[in-house]
Amino acid sequence: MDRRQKKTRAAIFTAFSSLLAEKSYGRITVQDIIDAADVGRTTFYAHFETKDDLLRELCKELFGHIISSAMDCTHTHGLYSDGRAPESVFCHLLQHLEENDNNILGLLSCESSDIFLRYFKDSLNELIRTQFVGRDKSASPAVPQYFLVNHISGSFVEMVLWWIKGGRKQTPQELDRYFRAVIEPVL
Amino acid sequence: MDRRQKKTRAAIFTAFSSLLAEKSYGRITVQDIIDAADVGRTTFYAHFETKDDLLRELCKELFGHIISSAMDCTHTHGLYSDGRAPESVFCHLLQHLEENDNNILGLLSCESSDIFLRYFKDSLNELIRTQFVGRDKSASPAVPQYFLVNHISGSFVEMVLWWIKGGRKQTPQELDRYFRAVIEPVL
DNA sequence: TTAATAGCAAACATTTTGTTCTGTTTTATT
DNA sequence: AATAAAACAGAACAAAATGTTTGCTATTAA
Repeated sequence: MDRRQKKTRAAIFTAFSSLLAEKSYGRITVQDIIDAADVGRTTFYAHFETKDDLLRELCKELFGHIISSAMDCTHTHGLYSDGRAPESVFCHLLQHLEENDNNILGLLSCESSDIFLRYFKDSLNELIRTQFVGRDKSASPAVPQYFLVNHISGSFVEMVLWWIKGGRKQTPQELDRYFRAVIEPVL
Repeated sequence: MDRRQKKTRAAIFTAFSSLLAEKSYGRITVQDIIDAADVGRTTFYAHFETKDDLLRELCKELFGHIISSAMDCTHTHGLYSDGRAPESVFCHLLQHLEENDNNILGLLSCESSDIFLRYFKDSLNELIRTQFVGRDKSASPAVPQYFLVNHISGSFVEMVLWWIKGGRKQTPQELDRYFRAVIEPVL
């Protein structure tokens, strides 16, 4: 890919993210985006079919990073802390969020956060499902495993949303403690 | 309010709900709505300021019903089954959903379900918070109560979404069992 | 260096929005 | 039953947004 293409693509992503901080997704027009990114109209449509397409691509990029990083984490530490490792994957994820490399927090706290939350949960769901296969087979026979997987990923994203909307008063470690307090008894 | 007003308002709601089953919220135009509802353009704008306004009003109406019904339920039964009452509020809510009086299930399973899910969670959150005040003060000192409230409402809506997307294979009673299995240990 | 590619700007047809107008139908009241 | 008030329909409208096309320039990779 051309250097310019990457640069333009990045410029559009950045402009789009900034706009999401001030307006809802629905109120952002393509004109807003190309003005903010300072690219031509033709260029925008050369990169993305529609505004929705741009949204999808942005999500792919952002959550792709954070989840694959968490994947690596589970390979070395396991899904949960095992006594040796000090923190769970969830703490890792929260810390990653707090660092906010790519303004994920901005997207999750904007007016249209729902959209991103779904993408986030989908990614997370896959992470948890793959890590769960073959684990804890005997535990919690009252609840099917596929229910549990959704419960965990669902609770997590809802917690993150709650955290952000509340102004991020808790540290990732604190949140991790809470989360494990409500999840581990079930496992 | 005029008889006609109610009728027209209902017609618009119905048309809007039907449209949501086939198109995403973003792709539905006001023209679509007034065609489907068979009302004039002027009439639509006399009832609702914008399409977003229509959405808000619809949510208010739908979730208002289901939550106030649940409120009554908690007055007689308590938030959870207490041994005498056979089912929790959550089961009551699920049964209410399954009956699907006002096509809430349709809205929660449509392409734009996120929007409705947020409204649903907000309503639910209030229900749980009001019922929680002064209860279980000694329980779970590891986790603040305001965290718990969000955890419960969040888990619930995520479960409902999972239930619907999976084709509603479980009965409300079954789901209620699962849900209590993952929530009650924490209380 | 040069051919290919990426970009810009302007113009465009089309769609959607929200408003305004005129005239008709329905409702509530007497 | 007559009447005034309201709610409605339909059409026409300006303004805004979308997505495409055209002609031209700048950059890159070879």
